[in-house]
Amino acid sequence: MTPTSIKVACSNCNLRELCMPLGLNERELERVDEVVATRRKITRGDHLFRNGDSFNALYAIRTGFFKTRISTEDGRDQVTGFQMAGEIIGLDGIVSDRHTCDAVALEDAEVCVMPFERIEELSREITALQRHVHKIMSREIVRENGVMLLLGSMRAEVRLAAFLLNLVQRLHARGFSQSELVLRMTREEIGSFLGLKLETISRTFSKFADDGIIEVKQRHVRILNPDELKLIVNAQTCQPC
Amino acid sequence: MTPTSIKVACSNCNLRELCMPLGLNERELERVDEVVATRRKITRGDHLFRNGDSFNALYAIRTGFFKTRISTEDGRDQVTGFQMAGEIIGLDGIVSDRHTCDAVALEDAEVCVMPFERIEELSREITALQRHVHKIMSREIVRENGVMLLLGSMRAEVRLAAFLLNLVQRLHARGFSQSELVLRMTREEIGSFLGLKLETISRTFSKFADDGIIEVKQRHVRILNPDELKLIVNAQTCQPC
DNA sequence: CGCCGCATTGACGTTCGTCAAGTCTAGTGG
DNA sequence: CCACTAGACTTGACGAACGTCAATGCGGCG
Repeated sequence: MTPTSIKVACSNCNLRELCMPLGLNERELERVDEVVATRRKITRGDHLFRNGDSFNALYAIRTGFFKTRISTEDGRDQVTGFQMAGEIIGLDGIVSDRHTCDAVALEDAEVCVMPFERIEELSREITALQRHVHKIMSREIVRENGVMLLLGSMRAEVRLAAFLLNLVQRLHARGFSQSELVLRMTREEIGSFLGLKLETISRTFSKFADDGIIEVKQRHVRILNPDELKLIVNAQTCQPC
Repeated sequence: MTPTSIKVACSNCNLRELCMPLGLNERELERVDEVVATRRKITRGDHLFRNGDSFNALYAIRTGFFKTRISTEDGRDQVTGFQMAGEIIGLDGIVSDRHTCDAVALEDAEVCVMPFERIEELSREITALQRHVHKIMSREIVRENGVMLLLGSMRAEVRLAAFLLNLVQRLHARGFSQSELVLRMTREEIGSFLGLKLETISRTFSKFADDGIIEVKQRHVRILNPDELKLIVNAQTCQPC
């Protein structure tokens, strides 16, 4: 066996703490490894699944970056989230055995395919796994609550500031810089997520740059003044007062 | 035993089909009855739970009508949903063992208290229940996806039309009229849910009434032309074209 | 080198929010 | 029974924020 063929298992995956329950014993960890049926590579621009596809599995992102979106027949669509390594994707499919949104890779990616039958089977035996699955779904519900708040009652600057802070925070949890990031998505995709047009995103980036809060060069963003960003998010009342 | 003291159990609850899994055998049904620890009455205006409360149980609504909302420290808040009989409330609390939103009764209500520990325990044994719990959480995720689409890319008329159609559809599933409904919430609450101000809700109601699509008398709404409402939702492109 | 997709910027229009005045309704108490 | 009140709702006038349209810039890739 050459080093390149080392078996990648949850038990030795560096994303373990992000996507697996803690506190499993040796034996349980081995069994959880069996949840991952296969791995699958997706090239940038390709779909992991589409609206209408039959639902079989959840996917844990090993590498890469995804967006999920829903589209209406009349061509409108809305990005519902951006997902990165260690996050779970596909929960929308459980209710009706069909996916109700599209998942598109924004860069070359690899996912662990976890057949949902197997997850259910094993989580009947391993309490910690059962609890973990529930928490992951609940977390997604809470996340979407937050997005609804953003979309429902915040101005463009607040939305973009919150978006940037959320991104760096998640990247930081994965060992990346707290102040520098490379956007994997276009202005249009950010806009779709935040309920704004791409021109508004562009203008707001420019305004933040003018104010010395960030530095923007295409998709490279450096956060110069994170406190100011947080201020925009929290004290979005009385900007002019 | 007088007729008034008949024990209310899931197995003979008329909401069974809305909130319980189908296809259980006699024995399983009896066990599921045990999930409901107690019932609890909430008077109009009172909280079922609040942001920060410790999470112990999910609640099945037996009667009444709720709103859930999240609030920020600076006083802003956003209604994240309206819940009616047969629906499950409290899923937000699972992830962190604390509730992250408020649930407020919009009319006198009664809920079945289902300790989450018991749900988890029993769903390890009864596969259908396990599946059901997963579906309920997934449904909530999909519902929120839909709300995000509404909030992110739709005009006021579309939002309100979609809201009304959703409400009557859910009421119809509970045996109420397809064309007539009584709103349990204020214009302000509708607005908060739809990311609009109460004046905009009021104006849009008036416009629909002028167009002969609905009849509005305070909180009583009669839908005269449901097809037109659906048209507004679906063909919201090219209204002026 | 030139093309193409993405991004920026400006001018203008639309939609919705804000502020304010006024109306309706249900509930309360004389 | 009616007057009074408080809260919810309606409506109008105006302005701000964001969308739309269009021109231009920039960078990567064949």
